[in-house]
Amino acid sequence: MSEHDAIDLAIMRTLQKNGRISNAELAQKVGLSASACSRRLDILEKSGVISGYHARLSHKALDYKMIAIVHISLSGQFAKTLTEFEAAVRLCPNVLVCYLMSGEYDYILRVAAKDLEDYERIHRDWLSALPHVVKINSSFALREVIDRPNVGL
Amino acid sequence: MSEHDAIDLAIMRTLQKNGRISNAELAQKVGLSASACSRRLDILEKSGVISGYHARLSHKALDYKMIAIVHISLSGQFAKTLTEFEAAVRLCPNVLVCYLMSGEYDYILRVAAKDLEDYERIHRDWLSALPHVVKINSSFALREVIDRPNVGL
DNA sequence: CGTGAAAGGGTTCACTC
DNA sequence: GAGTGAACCCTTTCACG
Repeated sequence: MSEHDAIDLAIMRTLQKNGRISNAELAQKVGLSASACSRRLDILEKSGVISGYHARLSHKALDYKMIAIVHISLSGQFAKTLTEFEAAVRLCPNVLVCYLMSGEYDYILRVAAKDLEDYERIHRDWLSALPHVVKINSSFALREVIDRPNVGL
Repeated sequence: MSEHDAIDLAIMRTLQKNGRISNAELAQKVGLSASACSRRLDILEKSGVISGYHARLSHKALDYKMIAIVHISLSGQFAKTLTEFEAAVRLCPNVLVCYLMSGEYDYILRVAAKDLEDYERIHRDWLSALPHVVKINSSFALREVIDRPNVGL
């Protein structure tokens, strides 16, 4: 929609790392006065480039120790089939990510679970119960190497 | 590490949705005085349950319109092989997520690219150049159905 | 875009229960 | 644990350079 100069990028980069920094400190970091910085930030937020701010919770601290990657195939790719599947998958709180994919599988999901027993419950009560599913394939993360909220600028 | 009561959960839930809310407003939402709320938040942050705050940037607004899911296999699973691969993959700014996996493939990556041409460049200059890689399999997201930063509380 | 100023809130103490 | 009050700091907005 618009062009971003070095200062806009610096604002985004800083807020990516620390979303709760005060405007005064942000202004100082990017070399702007507080009022100028506040104006730019307002533009970035209202134009949708910055779409929100979120606390990141530690999955481990909340006892979500397992991450599963789930590949799912549906019985056909009719619009109604996809819409019904997606409406249902949105209701499962353990599904962190869901993409409609090109290629062999139709959907790929990232699912958080507390432990294997918890995952079995999620698989049974949620994933297997999703409409139009014909194939589910789960694999498990042994270690998280990278998990960035955004692309590096 | 510790137990969280209903108020702690309300604080986390609120901050997940709006990471830049003021302490005063947060206190009002969860039914606490400002000072009590600030003290609880301090504990949640210092104990690592809340591990940070991040601005969420719109991939689309920044012209990152493609998301690829990349499965990668290495030549063996020796510790040194994994360490070298992981050190290299961390340097690529387009890699949003990287997990070491159980199962057929060794790693699964989520990669952001501006367009197909950009993805070809990333594939050539970064992914193919990663050490010990013997197999790369890319597929592309047609649509983002869910992308939550955290598990639903 | 920067400055400065003013008004209105927010944060952080020590203190109290 | 929680609430109160006061001092201090931050944010936002304005007119002006």
